[in-house]
Amino acid sequence: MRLRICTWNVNSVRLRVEQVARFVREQAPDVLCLQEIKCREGEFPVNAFAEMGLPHVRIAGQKGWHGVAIASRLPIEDAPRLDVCREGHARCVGGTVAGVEVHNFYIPAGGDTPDREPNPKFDHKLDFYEKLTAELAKRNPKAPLAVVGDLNVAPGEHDVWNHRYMSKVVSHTPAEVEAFGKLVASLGFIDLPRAQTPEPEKVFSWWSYRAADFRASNRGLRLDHILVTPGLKEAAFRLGSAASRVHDDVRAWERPSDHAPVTADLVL
Amino acid sequence: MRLRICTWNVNSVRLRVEQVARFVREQAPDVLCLQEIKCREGEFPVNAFAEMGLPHVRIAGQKGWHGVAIASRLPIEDAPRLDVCREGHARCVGGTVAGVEVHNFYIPAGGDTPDREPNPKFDHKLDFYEKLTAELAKRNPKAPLAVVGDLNVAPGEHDVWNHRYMSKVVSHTPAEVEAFGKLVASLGFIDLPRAQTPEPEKVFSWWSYRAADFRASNRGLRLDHILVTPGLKEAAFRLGSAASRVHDDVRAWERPSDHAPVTADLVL
DNA sequence: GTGACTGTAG
DNA sequence: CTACAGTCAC
Repeated sequence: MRLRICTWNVNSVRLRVEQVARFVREQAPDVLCLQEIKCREGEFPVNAFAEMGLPHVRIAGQKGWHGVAIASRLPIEDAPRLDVCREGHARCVGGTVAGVEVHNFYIPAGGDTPDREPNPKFDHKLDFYEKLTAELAKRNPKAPLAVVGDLNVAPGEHDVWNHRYMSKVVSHTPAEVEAFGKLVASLGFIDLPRAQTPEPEKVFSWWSYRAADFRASNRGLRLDHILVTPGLKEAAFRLGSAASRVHDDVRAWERPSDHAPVTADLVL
Repeated sequence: MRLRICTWNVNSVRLRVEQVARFVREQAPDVLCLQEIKCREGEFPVNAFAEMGLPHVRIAGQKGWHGVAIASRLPIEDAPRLDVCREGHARCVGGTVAGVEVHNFYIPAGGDTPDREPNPKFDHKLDFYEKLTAELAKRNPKAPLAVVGDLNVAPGEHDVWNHRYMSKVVSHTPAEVEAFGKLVASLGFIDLPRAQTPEPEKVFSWWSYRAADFRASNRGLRLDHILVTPGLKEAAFRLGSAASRVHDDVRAWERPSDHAPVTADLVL
């Protein structure tokens, strides 16, 4: 059985239901993890998702900002909470689908200044990474578990359009890359989109709205991730190589999110 | 030669270009008078209007609020200015098309309280009517002249959904109805949409956004007008009766303005 | 309800 | 550039 997991920062789910429906029609994800839904639980368009074939939904919402959700073709069972946000934001939702524990995160962007002291947002971001890494380290690497979402870090030098320039910009600074590395090391996570497309090929999942033509300048970052435990390695590579990709065509649709969806297939 | 004059409060011309293009395709107005364009002159989508077949444009705009424009199939010559707004708002634009002087107004709505003393907006509205009436009285009734626009008064008891109720509400109070009457009397104006559809039949051109189904409740007002001088009487009635109507189907389109377009045909 | 303003955030 | 909040006007 194929389980297609998708992560997508939709940047307002209510403003983007049409695009989500089209993506679901074209790519048929089984588990769709959304970030920046920007609404309360009760404002989430559950009916539209049911019509898309994703009737099972877990939502962590709040007014106006942040907010994450998992919409699934199959029933969603409980999963241990991994909520490590010290500000109490709606940045994490988890569930178990077909025996796979899925944790969906919207990690803080971190503001402009890459320095914990003067910038509490950057401090919050690194604190989030530290707490999450500590929580994950308690878990069993052989258990089937996925950490997905907008992790707001581009970890590798080929995950950014310009490594030297971006090393001074929040999302790719050494402190963040290190924090991301420790998270990956906690359970020996496998980075599926990167396994599919090895370096030095560039892979991006986000392009700023500010560029007139995002394909022309292609100043992208890989901020959206699907990480799985060694317990899912076989399932992820059963077809020989990993089956994972960024759907960058979606970024070119009408009124797009600034993030593209990222998918990975597991064969269970 | 037929000259189809249209008045339409579009409630943001930039947000409504698609609807305007569709209306122009379907109804082919020769002179399109817009109110509440809500943009500066330089922000008006002149290219889109040229593509609609309305390449000649006169615009009086300002940032964010009010703003009026005339877009025409035929060239627009100058017309004497009739700008009587004491607040300096962009509420009037005039021009001469095919020998007909057209003056396009967005008269102030007038606030909530129908009393000049405590409500300066209501005072401004009546002041606008008084100054405009005085200016028009200087002109020759036999000259071909049209006063069109969102005049923000429903003059007749069959121009409102409930005469008794609306008599206490700004847009249909005795003071406004009287001001409108004096304007009409200044040059003996002919009210073309009303000439086409005599009382007691109700005619509305505006329905609040607040009603869920504007057709069901039908709490409309006739705020948008096409008034012509006796000098255009023959041209207006050359086909036997006046050819004028409210395009209320447009109010039911997707993302509509709260006003419907009103047209009148002259045969010159 | 809808749109445009300012301000904040990404 | 885009989307939220809160404010104002219609």
